[in-house]
Order: sequence, then C-alpha cells, then structure tokens
Amino acid sequence: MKITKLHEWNLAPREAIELQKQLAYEVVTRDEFDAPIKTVAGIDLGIDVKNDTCRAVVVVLNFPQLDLIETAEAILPIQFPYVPGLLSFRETPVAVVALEKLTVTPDLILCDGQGIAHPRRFGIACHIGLITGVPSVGVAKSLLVGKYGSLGLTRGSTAPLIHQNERVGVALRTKDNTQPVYVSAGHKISLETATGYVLQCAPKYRLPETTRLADKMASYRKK
DNA sequence: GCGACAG
DNA sequence: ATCTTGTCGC
Repeated sequence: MKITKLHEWNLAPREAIELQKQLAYEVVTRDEFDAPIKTVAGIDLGIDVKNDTCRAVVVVLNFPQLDLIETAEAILPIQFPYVPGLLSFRETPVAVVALEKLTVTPDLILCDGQGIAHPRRFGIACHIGLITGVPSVGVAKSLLVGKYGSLGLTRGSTAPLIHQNERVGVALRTKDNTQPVYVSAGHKISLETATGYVLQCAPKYRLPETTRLADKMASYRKK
C-alpha cells in the first residue's frame, strides 16, 4: 500500500513531542470511512535486543470471515530510544516498511499500542492512521496512561478508561478470564466502533495470548 | 519532589 | 521488550 511521508523520523525527543502536539490536531475521533469493512490488518511491533533491531509483522484478514489473505514483515536497526510516550518514533518506521509491502490496502488497521490513550492524545495508532489515511485502532497489552474501574470477567466486558477526566478508551476483555486489552481510537474511527471491531477480530487477533505464546515458544526453544 | 511509564 | 517459579485449567 501507499504511505504518505508527513515528516522526518530522526528527531530529537523534544522535537518529537512538539510534533505530536501538532499532529494531534489532525486526528479524527469519529467514524470517517466507507462501510462495510472488508479487510482488517493487524500490526505487531517489537524489538530484538540481541540484534538491536525493530520488527513489524503485518497480517491482513478478510472481514468478518477472518481468513488470512496476506502477510508482510520488516526489520530495521533501532534508531530511536524507548521513551514512554514516544513509541511511535521508535516503531513506526519499521511498520511503514512492512505496510508498503502489502499489495492490498486494508480498510482498518489494528495497531500494537495506544491510540489517543496517550499523554498528548497521539499514540502510535494515531500516527499510523494519519500517515496511511486508513482508519486505525490502538490495541495495547498494558496501560500508558489512565485508569479504569471494575471489569467483568467474561468476553466482551468493558470498562471506560479515564485520563484527566476524559474518556480516552476502554479496557476490553476479549476472552473469558484473561487479561484485557486496552482499546483507544487511532484515527477516523470512534471508540464505540473500534471496540466492536476489536472484539470481532479477537478470535484471530488476540494480542495478550499471541504474545504469551510467542514468549513461551521462545523460552522453550532455548532449553 | 516522587512515582509512573505503550513496546 | 526481556527475565523468571509455581500454579491453574483444558
């Protein structure tokens, strides 16, 4: 797929913060796409400390069947430190390379990280949504900011995620008795709509379980 | 000033 | 992100 280069990535942390503040104004937190959604992409980001590299794995599924129709991967040297709140400057470049390899342009992108549930309301899902122009959703395995109250134990249970008196996302249980994921709007989509898609895609796109499985396989392989 | 802190 | 023991559930 084609991706627009909005700016350089080799910024100093301080400059990156200012850029986020500006770009945050461009984020659209309401549904702004042509229904129906026919394809959904999921991006998993991570780093390999041993090789000093960032990695992005992208899967594209048709919707709502959730059959796998395409995958792409990219690996790049790490060129930005991990700073809470500036994750997108570390991980987005490799995500861009992987996304550009896709022959199809997905209708929705589920990102590994926060959307507007971010100190400056501009997490990596917002960034990816902005540069791709594709509706995006932040699906994080842990919290960056915000708090939430009691959450039911069954699949589909949600609790509002509040930060500075604003509802910035939801804690969502995608499977009975497992850790929830944290959903927040990325770009061109509302929280309600985003939550619905994440829940529907969860059988195939299940970050907590996927991550744990990958960790187990990695440690098991070492022994 | 102290603690918290996506991946 | 990664490391790590015992424990629970299918």
